[in-house]
Amino acid sequence: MSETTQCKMISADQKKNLQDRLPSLEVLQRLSEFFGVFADETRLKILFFLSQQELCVADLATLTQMGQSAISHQLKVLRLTRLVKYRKEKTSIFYSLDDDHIHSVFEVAMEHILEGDRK
Amino acid sequence: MSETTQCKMISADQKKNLQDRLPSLEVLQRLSEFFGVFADETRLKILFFLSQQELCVADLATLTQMGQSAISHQLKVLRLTRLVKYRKEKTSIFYSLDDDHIHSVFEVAMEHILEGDRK
DNA sequence: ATATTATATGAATATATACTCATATATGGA
DNA sequence: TCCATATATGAGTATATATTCATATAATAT
Repeated sequence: MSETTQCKMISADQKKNLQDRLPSLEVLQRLSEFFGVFADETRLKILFFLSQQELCVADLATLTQMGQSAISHQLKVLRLTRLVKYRKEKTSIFYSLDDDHIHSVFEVAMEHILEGDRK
Repeated sequence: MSETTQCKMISADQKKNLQDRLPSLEVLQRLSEFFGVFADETRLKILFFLSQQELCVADLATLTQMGQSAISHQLKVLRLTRLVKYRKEKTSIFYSLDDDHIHSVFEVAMEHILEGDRK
């Protein structure tokens, strides 16, 4: 981590200023964790289907063409990050989205993807 | 992947309808790839500093307190995903943001984090 | 040409994570 | 109570990825 190359393009003042404005490590950690949840195709599929309607685990497994266990594991991730909520009915558990911002998240991501195509 | 539990809460029609509306696998792949780029604290730091001003590799290494090689590797990821651009000046290479949507991406992510705190 | 500086890159390693398999838990029905 | 169904979970495995180390490349200056 100690380097042979030195910081010379910016001054010590600028350096301190930039580092002071950097979001706290806790915020950075939670941001990367949040984005990490969306960085998986299976979870994206689950989130898409739940954005259309409430669904039980077995139906999500069928729709995504994945095993029940895999879906359960991923739903746990989504629960822990407060992106989905659930309710029990008989022996089934119905999941639904628990965050209004998910749509906005997808929108800005799609904008980037579409911009890439134009270039 | 073949399961003992069956899809019974939704009809075959509903199932087909939902699966037809699912974004293409290519789009899902690019979305997860895009989010994956933000799912790393080092890259988040780099993106934050570059959102403040253009910077060379050595300065980014100093600011992030990471090795030069680590920063170069991460800059490659950011280049390949078209999030940063660069220009050469003498022996240095100056990086800067190459996407207007990055700010929006952070904003919606912060909204989620702040919502989590309220609960 | 040679040395110096800045950056990039390949290999190796350590860690994280997604899936599968087997099994546990929970709920409702016979 | 015993069984069936739906879901959750722990262990194991395979794969991806972030960092480090050593070295290569590129540009400039002497």
